[in-house]
Amino acid sequence: MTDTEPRKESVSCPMDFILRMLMGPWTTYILYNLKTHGPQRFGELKRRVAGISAKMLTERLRTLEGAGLLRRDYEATIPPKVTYSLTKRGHELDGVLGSLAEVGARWEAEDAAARSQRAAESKSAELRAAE
Amino acid sequence: MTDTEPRKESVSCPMDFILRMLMGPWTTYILYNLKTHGPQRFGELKRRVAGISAKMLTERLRTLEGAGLLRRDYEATIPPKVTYSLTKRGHELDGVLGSLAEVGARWEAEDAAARSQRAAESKSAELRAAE
DNA sequence: TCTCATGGTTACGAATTGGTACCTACTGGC
DNA sequence: GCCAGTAGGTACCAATTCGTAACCATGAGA
Repeated sequence: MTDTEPRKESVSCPMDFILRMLMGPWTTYILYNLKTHGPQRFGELKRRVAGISAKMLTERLRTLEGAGLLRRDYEATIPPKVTYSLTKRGHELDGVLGSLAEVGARWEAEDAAARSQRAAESKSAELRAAE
Repeated sequence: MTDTEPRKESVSCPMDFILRMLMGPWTTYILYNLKTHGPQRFGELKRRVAGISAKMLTERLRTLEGAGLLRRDYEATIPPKVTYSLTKRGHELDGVLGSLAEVGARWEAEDAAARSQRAAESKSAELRAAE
């Protein structure tokens, strides 16, 4: 951890780097917002990703910027205006995140169906027991 | 945080749940190994995911099992034999993880190319400076 | 003059995380 | 008898993480 994380590089897993970034607590919300609402300023983003602290947002944005997923445009006006937007690389994730979201949504739907199924079964079991 | 994390559910992001799982420190290695080497026993997996502690492996496996991504087959022989294998749901991630790995590999290659490019440039700059 | 907003940074502190060491119960090999 | 290996569970401890609060400079509006 002291230098550039030599720990796990021996294990061959190319998607690890990329997951290690998406992993961050708020990362997906930030990318999602930038994707759906377009380029945004710091405060705008902070308001939209409800609950995030300025510190975390800054840190996440810096990380994502460092990874080349988004661009930071600083205008030294008074008050300063900082706009964040997805880079080409950031948009390359759209497809992957999209299919990830699709799988997630499918599972959610399946789980909901299974739950209501079980609920119906326990209901009918109650009815049978009540007879 | 007190109950079942009501904090972030208001933000619509269906892929968050799924990322929250892949997120775990060793998760991708485990899935990767199960995918490429097929069903494996605990010790086998532990040996292959070099560096993981038994505690973490157990915890990750339980989480993944709970999420329905893998199956735990326990045979109460002496010594006990526990085999882990990907479920149908686990295999549904193959595609997504595959394209994620692809993007990751592409970026890695691009970065490497950019690095050698820069190295060559600084080399030629040194040569020019040495003249 | 006081306050708000902009886009952060810094210090502190509590909570979570993950590793290490030790424990289970059982058998086979030396 | 002792150790190894099977598949973990548990307690403890250090490190990391993340939120909160305070602070910066600046101008606009009340």
